[in-house]
Amino acid sequence: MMEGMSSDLIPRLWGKSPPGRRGPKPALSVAQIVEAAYVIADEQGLAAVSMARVAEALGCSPMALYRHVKNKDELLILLADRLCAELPAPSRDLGWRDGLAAWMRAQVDLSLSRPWFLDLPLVGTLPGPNRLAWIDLGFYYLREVTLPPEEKMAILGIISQYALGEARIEIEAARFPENPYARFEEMLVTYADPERFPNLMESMATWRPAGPGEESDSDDPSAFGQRLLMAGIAAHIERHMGRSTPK
Amino acid sequence: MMEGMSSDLIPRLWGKSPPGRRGPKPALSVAQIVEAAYVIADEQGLAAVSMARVAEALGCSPMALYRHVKNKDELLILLADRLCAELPAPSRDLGWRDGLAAWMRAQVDLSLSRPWFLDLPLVGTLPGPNRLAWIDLGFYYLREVTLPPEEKMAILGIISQYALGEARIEIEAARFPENPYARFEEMLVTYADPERFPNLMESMATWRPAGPGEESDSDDPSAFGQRLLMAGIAAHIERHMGRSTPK
DNA sequence: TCTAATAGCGTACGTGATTAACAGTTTATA
DNA sequence: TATAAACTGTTAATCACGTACGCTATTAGA
Repeated sequence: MMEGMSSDLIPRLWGKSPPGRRGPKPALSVAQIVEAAYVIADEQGLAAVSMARVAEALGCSPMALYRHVKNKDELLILLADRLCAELPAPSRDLGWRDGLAAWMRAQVDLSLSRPWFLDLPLVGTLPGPNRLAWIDLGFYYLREVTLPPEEKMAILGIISQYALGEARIEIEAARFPENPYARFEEMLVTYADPERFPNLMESMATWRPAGPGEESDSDDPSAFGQRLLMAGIAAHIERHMGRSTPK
Repeated sequence: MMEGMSSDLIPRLWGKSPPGRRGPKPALSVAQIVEAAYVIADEQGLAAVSMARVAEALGCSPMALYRHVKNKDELLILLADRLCAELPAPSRDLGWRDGLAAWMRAQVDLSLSRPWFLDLPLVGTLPGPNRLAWIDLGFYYLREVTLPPEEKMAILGIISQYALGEARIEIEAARFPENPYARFEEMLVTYADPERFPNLMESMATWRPAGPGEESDSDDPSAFGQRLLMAGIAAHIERHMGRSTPK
């Protein structure tokens, strides 16, 4: 009866459960539960992850899960960290710039292959071991950069945040194989009063859609945003390091 | 019977509903429904927004709502756009840099004052009139910047994305008035095997928490990330414009 | 006047999360 | 060794929610 106040989420995240002395041996474990939830989410989406279905997959009653997990929200947090274990580590033979770019891209790719990642409560949560390992990799790429750790952390946070947004955009873009701007512009001309959005309209008026054979000036919107971000980071780093960074 | 395929979401977003000729006069309107949902969300959080409660607030039966809104998801989309109407327009007497900074900050502030904004399906959705007006304001600040509209749009998208992330971080930070790194570091030393996160650990080891009276080098993490982002944007803009931008 | 389209309602079903009481199992301790 | 405490899983029940279906009343055009 010494527990009670908050939750034992953090120990559970780290797989450390106080080895209960008495009682029957658990037939279930947190890891099994999370794994079952992971499989369901992967096959049928996050909406299909219900306590009942996870229990069914494990061959136990729904309520059994509550012996190992406080509630569904906590299960989702554990699931989020479990998912971070799937992040493929890029090559370590990269400078901080290429390294971080690859680090970011891996997060985008994970979100693309498992779109339910984006629906998970990622932020506002202490990272678990898997996400922490991923952060550690980010620190690896920044190892020769002399910045205080909280600034490094902030940089990694911004990159991750950007990666999530980028993934959302790419998913949406994939749902409309035609030029996404076409749908946007169509809506504009159909419904929007030009006088209500003068600045937007004027800018759009000067817009020339890229012809079929030609590449747009800003080739890939993904690369565009990424360059933008990296340029800002690079400027900050170089300003603080005083000299150019090694390759 | 000529409708059917997808949904009439877009007309509803713009308040254009085909003025039905026959039948009784509607006692409800989409705007009323959205407004009721808005009030509920504001007072009791997004989780309290259920069809039943919205109907109760309007004094009608839950099923009546379905005559005006396809389902709850669509109601949330409409709600998201309704919320964008609350964005306070910053001063127009700002150059693109300060203007965009204020434009970003307003989004952060809105998210802080109405945290349920962050739980709404914002992205992956066509913007409605209110969000579009907000985007139009962004284009206003960029009016003297010569970039193709899709690049301007990408820049605004990145800024918005960053604002959401920033708001999430600030909300989380507010929940733990002590230094957020304290909690983080405590978890690290308690549970994390140092050999598993060598890069993180080493960087942390050199970390000196800011003393009580002194300001950290990177004063405000919010300002830090914002400077980072703006620097990247500025670099891109100045590179493309060939000369410095007017004040 | 008649008719077809429309607005709102009542009922009912399926699903999901979670509480409460309970029964079986193992281990620490008396 | 016996007993009690702690622990695991189950069964039953509750409550809230989204929404499909069918009905009735209303109104404008034919």
